[in-house]
Amino acid sequence: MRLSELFGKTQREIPSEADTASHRLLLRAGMIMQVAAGVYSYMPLGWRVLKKIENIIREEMDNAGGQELAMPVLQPVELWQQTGRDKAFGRGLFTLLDRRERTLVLGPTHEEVLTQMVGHHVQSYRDLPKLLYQIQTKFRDEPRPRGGLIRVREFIMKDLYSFDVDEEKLDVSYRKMIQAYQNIYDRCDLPTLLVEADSGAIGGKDSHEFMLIADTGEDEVIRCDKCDYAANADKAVSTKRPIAPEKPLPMEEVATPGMKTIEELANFLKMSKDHTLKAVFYVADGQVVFAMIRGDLDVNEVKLQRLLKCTDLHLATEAEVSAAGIAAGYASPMGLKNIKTVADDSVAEGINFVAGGNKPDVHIKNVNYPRDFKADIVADIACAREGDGCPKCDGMLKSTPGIEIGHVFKLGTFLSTALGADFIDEKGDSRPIIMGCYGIGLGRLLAAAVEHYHDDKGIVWPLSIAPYQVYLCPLYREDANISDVAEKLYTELQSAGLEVLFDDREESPGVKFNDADLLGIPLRVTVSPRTLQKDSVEVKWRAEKESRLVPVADAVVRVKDLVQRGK
RNA sequence: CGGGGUGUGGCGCAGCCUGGUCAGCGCGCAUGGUUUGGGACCAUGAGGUCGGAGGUUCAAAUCCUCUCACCCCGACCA
Repeated sequence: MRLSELFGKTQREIPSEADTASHRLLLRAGMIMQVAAGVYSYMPLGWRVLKKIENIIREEMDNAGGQELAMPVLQPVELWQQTGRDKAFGRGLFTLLDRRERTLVLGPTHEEVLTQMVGHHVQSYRDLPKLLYQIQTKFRDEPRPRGGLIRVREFIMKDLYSFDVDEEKLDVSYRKMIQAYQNIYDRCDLPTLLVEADSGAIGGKDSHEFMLIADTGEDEVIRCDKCDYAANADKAVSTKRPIAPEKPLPMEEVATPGMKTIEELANFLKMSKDHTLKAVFYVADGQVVFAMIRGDLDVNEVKLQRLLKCTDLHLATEAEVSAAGIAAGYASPMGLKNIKTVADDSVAEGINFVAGGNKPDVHIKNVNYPRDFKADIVADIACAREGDGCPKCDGMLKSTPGIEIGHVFKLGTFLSTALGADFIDEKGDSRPIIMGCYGIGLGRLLAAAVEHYHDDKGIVWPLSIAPYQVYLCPLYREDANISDVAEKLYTELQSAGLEVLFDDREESPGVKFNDADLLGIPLRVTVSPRTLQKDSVEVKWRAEKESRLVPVADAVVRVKDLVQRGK
């Protein structure tokens, strides 16, 4: 491709709405353009990268035994009502009315459509397993799109679904996919961390995410500094700091005027926060829930939601709290009626807590579980934090931001049951098909690659996904000799099967070099009077500082060799 | 949805508080010339009616009301 003919120019000025590196650089390089909040066009260069990523993914899915198919974006809402996931997605679901006033959904994912299809076409255990996938556009009305291509409302995603006869076979499919994903990231030169993840309201046994560690990541990864334990903060468990054993003392009222927060309370009573009892009120699907946790810990809402199996969970408003007859700031687990109570296990294990007195300005000392109160559920509902103990070894947990660039789930039979996707097993019994699903957002992967591979000059594409492999850069093209050599090289490099971006513009060296750096094409070949004096061209990797001179006569062979070896 | 911010030629911005030759600057773009190994220089030129609607006023980019869009923080986000 001749740069003079390429659609899309580089920009010097930084678009003001972009704050992450990938967003900024992709805009400046003329690879993407925003159309609406969380909606982007890909321009030719960006689209080439996306196609390369797509091809890598397709090859790995095919290698793993996946069969590609295509499903519609437009889906009847009834299908979603059948599985109840119209509610689970809530307002995140893009819907529209057709001319007959029937509601249609712009597919945010395709389990429903595919499960229905598989239900129609799979009858016997002999028809299983199946790994089916598509690479297609999804729509999710995110509350807040952000970070350029990182979180968008319309995006291209590879989604594969596995259909198996039992849990063991699901494990096989699951492992196969994890391996395929690892191959994909390897080929894209992206180091990823496989972390345990929450599988959300859908349930299912296991779920893992592939994380790219990056400062701009919006997810939090908790990992052990000694062993390989790693989990999304939503899911992470930790060993909570134990409390020194004491004798349980009798309860005692204390006046605590105006002390409403844990911080104030602990300071006022001159005790550490781990001897206070934090009470947090939530509303779960309309029901007020009383959550208790040791004062030094925080409630992990994802864990709580999972535990309560509710689709909506939010902090109770003041109105909701007082409507339930509770004194905010002085709430007590004692004497609560008709309110579901959940206690973190730290509460059951702790001792002599200070808890609310259930009336203003009063707390109660030496509250002990289960002597003085009971909870409906005792479970781990705490946020794991940096500095906590590893649940698997004696190491310490660290926290780091990451970008989720792949997510795999064991779904189980939730959807196949709802949609009647059954098969007949060896004994002639009808059973629901066991499902898994596996997603990668292509645009997010592209953006993540830029987040990982860039410097202050621009993008540094890994060779495997670069829009072009070679940037052919003649300086002083008006010199006939230069342009002859460059034109010849352009033709020959292409004939040799290389992807060449030919900077045939009449621009100054500075402009050309800066654009080359911004666009991030891996190998730059410069032709100038200086190099031709030595019958050579200059060859330089974008990622390296040093360049080398290569005789013009050998240039094509040498460049091809470099590209093939990737070095 | 709560909080904050921004909308002025393709891009980045100034002007707004203190209405009145304020529609201006830089980049980019076009033409000509001189240059050119890390975003050159000179000259000339095209291009905006100031997000939209309504209002106040003799007069509105500037003040008021409403509205839309976009960005950031949070909530949210299989």
